Amino acid sequence: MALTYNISDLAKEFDLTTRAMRFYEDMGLLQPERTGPGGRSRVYSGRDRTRLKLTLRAKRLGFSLSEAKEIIDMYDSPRDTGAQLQKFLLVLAEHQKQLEAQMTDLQANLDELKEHQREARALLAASSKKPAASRSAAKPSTQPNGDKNEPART
Amino acid sequence: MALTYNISDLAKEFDLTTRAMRFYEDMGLLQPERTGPGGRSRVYSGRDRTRLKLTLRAKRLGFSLSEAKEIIDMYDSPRDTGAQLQKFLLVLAEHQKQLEAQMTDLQANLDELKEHQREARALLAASSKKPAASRSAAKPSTQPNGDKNEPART
DNA sequence: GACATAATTGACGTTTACGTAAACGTCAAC
DNA sequence: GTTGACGTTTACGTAAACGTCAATTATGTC
Repeated sequence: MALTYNISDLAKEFDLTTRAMRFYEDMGLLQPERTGPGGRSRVYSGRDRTRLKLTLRAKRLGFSLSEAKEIIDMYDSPRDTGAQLQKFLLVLAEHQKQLEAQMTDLQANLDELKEHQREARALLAASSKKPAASRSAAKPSTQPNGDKNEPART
Repeated sequence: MALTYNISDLAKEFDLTTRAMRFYEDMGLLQPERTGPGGRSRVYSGRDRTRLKLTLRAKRLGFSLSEAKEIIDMYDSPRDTGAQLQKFLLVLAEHQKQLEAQMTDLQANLDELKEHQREARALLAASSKKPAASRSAAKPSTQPNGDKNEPART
């Protein structure tokens, strides 16, 4: 008796439908045992819960379900020989590169966001000083960033 | 003549098909002008290129195309009144929360990855000292992390 | 001027990740 | 003993994001 859940427990906890959970099962992401008469109802283990959690996190990061499955499967696959460990490390390195690239994208996104924030705050502060002159003088391109990133003209 | 591109220029640069680019246009993400006889061929501006670049970055972060469009549209929409600026800042704050949550997910993912790396390296180092004993003694659960994150038993 | 190359416009096909409806079993409560 | 509330299977539906194919239309080039 090692701490189990039924389908709606997990569905509620992670805010998804039972349909979704059965779908994940069809994909091989979850492997609940069966219980009751005729083994009809599903019983999820702590391992299932962990895999579900990892799956949802991967989804939030933009991975597909099959990508998530690959990764998660490898994470809890047996690795008892040296060769398996070697390969495991290789794949980990790959995945790491992926994640770090994503980190770069995210950081760039956040940086731009903060830049826009600064600009907007500055404009607001300025316009609150002379609230009347909101639409008159030649402010060349109010647009904070119409188009950066253009390659140098050849 | 402000630095333009044709469809295959951009398709090559960003490694996507012309079909994809036309699809993005149908969605309103890109608005190339037309040229040639009958205005058949598309001419993309630097602004289009920038929007495309932002779109693809958003995709890599798991956003849908319509989400990307919303964000990008708001980024280069006019914000010349105080009210518009206020709302802009609100939406920016929302988006910021989103990105920071994602950052948390990403960091968690990277942390776990590095933990697995450490484990695997340690196991490799150990097994390389006595290479013969790779599959024998009772190592109880080689699995480095069968199941963490379980709530405490009640 | 014949032929390859590239672009355009439909239009239908495909994959992913579920939603939704139908039809039935089960168990506790009333 | 029936009425919900929950669970199951089967099966068809759907939105997103293109892929693919066919049928033109220019454009270049030998």
